[in-house]
Amino acid sequence: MGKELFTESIRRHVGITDEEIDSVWSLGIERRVKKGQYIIHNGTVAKKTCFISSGTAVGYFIDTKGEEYLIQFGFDGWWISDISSFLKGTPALLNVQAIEDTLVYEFSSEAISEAFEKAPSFQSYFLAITQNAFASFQARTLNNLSMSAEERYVDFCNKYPQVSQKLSQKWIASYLGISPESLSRLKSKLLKS
Amino acid sequence: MGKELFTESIRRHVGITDEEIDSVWSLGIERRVKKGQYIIHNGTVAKKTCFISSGTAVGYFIDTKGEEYLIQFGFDGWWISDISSFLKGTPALLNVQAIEDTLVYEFSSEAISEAFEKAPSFQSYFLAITQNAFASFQARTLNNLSMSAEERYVDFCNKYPQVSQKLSQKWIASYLGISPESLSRLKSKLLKS
DNA sequence: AATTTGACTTGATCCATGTTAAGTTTAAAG
DNA sequence: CTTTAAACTTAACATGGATCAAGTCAAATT
Repeated sequence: MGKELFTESIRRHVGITDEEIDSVWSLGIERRVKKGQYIIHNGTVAKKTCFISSGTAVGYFIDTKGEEYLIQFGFDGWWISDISSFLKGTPALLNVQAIEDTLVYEFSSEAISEAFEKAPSFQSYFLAITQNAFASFQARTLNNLSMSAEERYVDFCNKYPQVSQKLSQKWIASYLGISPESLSRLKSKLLKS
Repeated sequence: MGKELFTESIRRHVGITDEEIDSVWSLGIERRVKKGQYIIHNGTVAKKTCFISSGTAVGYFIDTKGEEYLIQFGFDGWWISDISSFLKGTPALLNVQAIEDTLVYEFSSEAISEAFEKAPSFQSYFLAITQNAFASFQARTLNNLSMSAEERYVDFCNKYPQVSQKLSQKWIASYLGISPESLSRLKSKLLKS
């Protein structure tokens, strides 16, 4: 069950009663997603935002040349969606895909609104995690502007030490904005020095 | 007075009564900032988030070499701060500076909390604008990863047509992640074609 | 065990953008 | 009005990282 993790994630940010947790939790729909399956498909409207109970998912963009760009990833206890699509009802730019067997709890925008009404502190929680997500994208933008590929890689490894195990080098390179070949060279250079 | 703009900005996202607007508005502190003055200084804690009533401000990072990187900018009706610092109470990474005479309304975190209590729909508004800010940083990350400098510049001009007048080329180049010289070259190339 | 497939490495070459530096235009300040 | 400084342009040269192409290695499939 993912409810403990869900509760813990909320209580890390706000005070909330067990009853409120129950009423919010009951609005989510459990879905088991096999490795390789899509959670959100680009071009369709993202009708759900997902709480990841276990597993790993990536959210990436594909350009006209078929090149893939990793925008976000998520593990146990993170939320994942295409937020622009979810909020505005526009077609998703991102594919969100499980890269291992993953258990998610899906919340529609109606479910989220209802949760906000039933448990106002859930809205405070939602604001807090959105602010965190905003801050981390801002930090990523800052890194992209001010750091070399090597510095970004070192920073990435420090920030997400567990990630190197779960994500392939292709995805990490894509997240950093470099080619897999460059990442490979860069790693061997770092090992030598 | 900036109250009309403030009201309009909120009502674009949520329903709110005049009384609620009044109670929120009264929590803000008016401050006139002259061109060149700082709104937030890097290294100090950002104690305020600011609603810009008129004028223009930039938020930028300075690296160890003294190089400046434009992270965000704001005009009439936008909010600006160093969000990470404001939320976590850590020293600000950004300088926020007026680049023309600017009128802002400052809200401390206590003021924001009080506003959320007095006017719950103000919290919904705050969530909505934070989600928008998140989405636009995500889009910027996507552009940085997938587009050439020239494509990013064209996209920037389309997205913020009024900006080229207000921001110097140095700031625009910095925002796009290229040198001012490259932007100059790129512009003359675009004019020819 | 043999084969296919995907992930990673390594080398050669190329190009977009950075860097340095000089010159020009514009705007601010005395 | 003059001076100074900042913003912008242009050119020559340097370089980080991309691209193209082979090759290695390990895991999955038959």
